[in-house]
Amino acid sequence: MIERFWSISIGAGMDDPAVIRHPSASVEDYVKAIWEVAGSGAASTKDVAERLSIAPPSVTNMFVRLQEMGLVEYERYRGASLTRRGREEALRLIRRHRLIETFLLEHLGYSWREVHEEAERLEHAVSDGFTERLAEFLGHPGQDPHGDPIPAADGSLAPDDSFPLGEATAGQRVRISKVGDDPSTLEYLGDHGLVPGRLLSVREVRDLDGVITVEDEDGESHALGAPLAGAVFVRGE
Amino acid sequence: MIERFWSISIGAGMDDPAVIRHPSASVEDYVKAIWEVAGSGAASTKDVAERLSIAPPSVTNMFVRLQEMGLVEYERYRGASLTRRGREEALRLIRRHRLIETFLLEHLGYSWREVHEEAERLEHAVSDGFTERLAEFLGHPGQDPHGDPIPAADGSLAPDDSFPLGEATAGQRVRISKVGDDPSTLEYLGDHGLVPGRLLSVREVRDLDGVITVEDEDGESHALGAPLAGAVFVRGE
DNA sequence: CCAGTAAATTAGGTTAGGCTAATAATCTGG
DNA sequence: CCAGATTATTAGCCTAACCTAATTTACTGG
Ligand SMILES: [Mn+2]
Ligand SMILES: [Mn+2]
Ligand SMILES: [Mn+2]
Ligand SMILES: [Mn+2]
Repeated sequence: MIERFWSISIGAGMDDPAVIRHPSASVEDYVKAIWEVAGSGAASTKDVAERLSIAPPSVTNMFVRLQEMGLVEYERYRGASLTRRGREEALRLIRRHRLIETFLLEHLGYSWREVHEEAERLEHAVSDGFTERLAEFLGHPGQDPHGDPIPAADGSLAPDDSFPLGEATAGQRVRISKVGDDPSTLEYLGDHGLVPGRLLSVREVRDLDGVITVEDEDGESHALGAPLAGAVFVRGE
Repeated sequence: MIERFWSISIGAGMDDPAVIRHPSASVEDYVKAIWEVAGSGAASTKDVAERLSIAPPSVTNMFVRLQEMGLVEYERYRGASLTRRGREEALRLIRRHRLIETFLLEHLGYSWREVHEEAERLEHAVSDGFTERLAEFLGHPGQDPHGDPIPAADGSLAPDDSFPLGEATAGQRVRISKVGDDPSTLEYLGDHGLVPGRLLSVREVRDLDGVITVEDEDGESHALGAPLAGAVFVRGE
C-alpha cells in the first residue's frame, strides 16, 4: 500500500512562521512612522524614509514585509496604509512612548531635550505588563507632559480637536492643549510659561508677517512668529 | 567616570566612521554570561551556550568576535576569559540589571517571578544617564532586594564574604546576606521571613540528611534541607 | 501631451547573529 | 595509554535590516 503524504503548509517546515512573534523594534518604528506621517491614509516611501533616516529602498523592502505581516496594505508606487492591526500596534507603541516620557520627566528629573531619545529605545523593551504598571504608578495620565494624548490601553485615542495657534483669529480665547516637541521650541515656550493648560487671549493676527500676539493669564504679552505659532496647539474656550 | 563609548577599529573598511556604538544586546549578554559562569577564569563554550540557550557553534563564533572587540581573551579549545574592559562591561550591565529589578519590585509592584525577565530586556535599553538617575531615585541601594550586591557606577563590586547556610556550624550566629533567585525558593523563603538582613542562630547541622535547623530573631525555628540551605547565603555576626 | 524631474523599485551587496551537520580535539576511565 | 565520550570547531546556510547604483514609474508644467 502506498501512502501519500503531502503538506498544505506554506513556507519552510513548521518551524516558526512569522505570524506570532512580537514585532521587532524596527517593525514597530516603521508602523509608528507610518501612523505619524499618514494617520489613516497612505504613507509614501519617501516620507517614511525621511522620518526614520533610512534609505528609500529599505523602506520599499520593509513595506512588503509589513504587508506580509498583516500590518499594512501596500500597493507598489502608492504607499502603505495601516491595517486595523497595524494601527493597534502603532498606538500601543505610542502609549508606551508617552508613558515612559512622562515617567522620565516627572520622576527621574529628565529635561525635555533628553527624554525623547531615551523613550525611543525603551518603548521597544518594555512589556505590556510593565506599561500598565507604569500607567498605574503615574496615576493613569491622559496626556504626556507636553500635552500629547496618551492612547488608552485598549488602543483608543481621544480625537484631537485642537488646532495650531497660527490659525486662531483675533479676539479668540483659547487654551494651550499641546506644544510641538522640537527641543529648542520647547525650551523657549517653557521659559515663557506657554505650556499645556495655559489660557490665552489672541490680541492680533498680523497677516503681513504671520506674527500672532497673545496675552496670557498673567497679562503677559507674547508675540510669536509663524514657526512658533504653528508649534502651539490650542482649543477654543 | 568611566569612558563608555568606545571605538572598534574596523580595518580598511572606512565605510562608517568606525567609532562609537554600544555593544549590542547580544554582546552584552555574552559578556555577562561569561562573568557569571567563570568570574575571572575562562568560560567554556558549552557553559556559555547552555546559559544563553544558544548552539555551541554560535558561541565559538561570538568568542572570536568578542576577542576582536577586545572584550575577551580567547584561545581555541580553552575558552574565553574577560579582559578588563570585558569585566567593566559585564559589571555595568549587572548594575543596570539589579537597579532595574529593584525598581520593578519596590515601585511597580512586580513579584519576584516576573522581575527577572523584564530586567533581562530593559538592561540593554537604558542609557548610563537613565541608570544613574534611577540609582538616585532608589536612594543608591547597595544590594538588590534579594541581597545581591549592586556594582558601583565606577565598576567596583564589593567582595563577597558570604557563604551558604549549608556550610555553617552549630552554635554560629549569622545574618542572611542574600538568597538564591530561583522563584519557588524565593517564595518559600519570603513566606517564612528568611530574607536578607535577618539574624539567625544555627541550632543543629545534621550530617545525616543535611538538614539545618536555625532560629530566627523572633524565636521561630526553621528546618531547612540541603537545597534550601544552599540557597541562603549568610555572613558571620 | 509630453519631456523632464521626482519618487519608487529592482538588483545586488553587507553585517550581525543565529542554525545544523560534519569533523576534529581533548579528556577520562579502564 | 588509548578508545570512546565529550566538547569544540569548521563548513555551509539562513534571516532581518540595512546600504548604493541603476532602472522604472509617476507626476507636473508648459
Ligand atoms: Mn517623544
Ligand atoms: Mn523607537
Ligand atoms: Mn535577575
Ligand atoms: Mn539581557
